[in-house]
Amino acid sequence: MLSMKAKYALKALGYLARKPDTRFGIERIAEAENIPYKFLEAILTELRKSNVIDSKRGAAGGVKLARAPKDISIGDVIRLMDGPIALLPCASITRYRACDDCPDEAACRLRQVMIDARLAIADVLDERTLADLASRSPLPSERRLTDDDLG
Amino acid sequence: MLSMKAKYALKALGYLARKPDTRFGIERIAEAENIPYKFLEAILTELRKSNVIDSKRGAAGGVKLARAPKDISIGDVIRLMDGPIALLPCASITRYRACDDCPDEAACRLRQVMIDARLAIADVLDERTLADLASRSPLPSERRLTDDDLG
DNA sequence: CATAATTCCTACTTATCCTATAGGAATAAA
DNA sequence: TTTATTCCTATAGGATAAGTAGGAATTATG
Ligand code: FES
Ligand code: FES
Repeated sequence: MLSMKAKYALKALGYLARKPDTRFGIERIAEAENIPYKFLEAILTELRKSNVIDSKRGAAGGVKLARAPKDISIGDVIRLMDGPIALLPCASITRYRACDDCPDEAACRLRQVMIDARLAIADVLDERTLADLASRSPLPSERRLTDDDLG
Repeated sequence: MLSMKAKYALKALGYLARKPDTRFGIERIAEAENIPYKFLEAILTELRKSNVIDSKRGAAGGVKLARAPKDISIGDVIRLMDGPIALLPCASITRYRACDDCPDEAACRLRQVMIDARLAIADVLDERTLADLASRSPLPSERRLTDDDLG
């Protein structure tokens, strides 16, 4: 399960993705997406430090995406908030760590299963981006490339 | 990430799956798989209560699988130990729960992505079983059906 | 310049979960 | 009766989750 932090981050970024060039105040986002204000503030600070959003202080300040929605993958947001997507450290590609308890990693069958699982889920999460979260209903113009390729 | 509990459970069950009809002492499993003894004991108690293993007390006691290895999926073990596999409660099939903060679930784009992710990962974890964890190296006789189908 | 709006920073809290560990009771085999 | 083993209850320290509070710094605007 994702943490609330990751979920709120995705919802807030999805909100921003609907008007990528407009700056929105945190309070407005919090209200629109039902996110506790102070909590969202902390989350957005983290996203700013990771260069996902760009913020501006003072009156008429606010936040907006630092890049185009389609260039921010859902997988990356989750990794920033919750850490690796893989189910075991030894199955993570972006943040691999050996398992203390497995003497022979190459022979570990559990690892193989978990690598397969991690590939399957990362396939989905790294292909989808904030652009996919932006619209309310799936419009033809918003379909992903792979769909267009078939036509 | 899986908890240590889930990981240990899978390793211990994988150990038992190598000789499904033999009873093994907990201490022996703990040593073989580098799992803290008392922790493993607690884990196995839970697995017994869920009818995954069958145990026997006293001298020459021990534990063994309650069913054939191929009838215990990895996904089920993870669900027992760590809860739902889905990344959001609203995307879980086995343990669905509505999201408090989303006013309109049907219009929620995040949910759609997470349902796709959950399908992708459950596809892997529910198809693989303890039988896949049983052997040290992938022998031809142990290949999964999908592989054989190609031949 | 004064004011209002807004993000930024530091610190704190409260509850829950994770990862175990300890000690002994119950059971069964030899 | 002894020994080996699981079963049960209780505990515990540390980390993480999910916020909350208060004020400092910055900026637009009149
Ligand atoms: S190497 Fe990670 S589970 Fe075996
Ligand atoms: S309904 Fe669950 S995230 Fe929107």
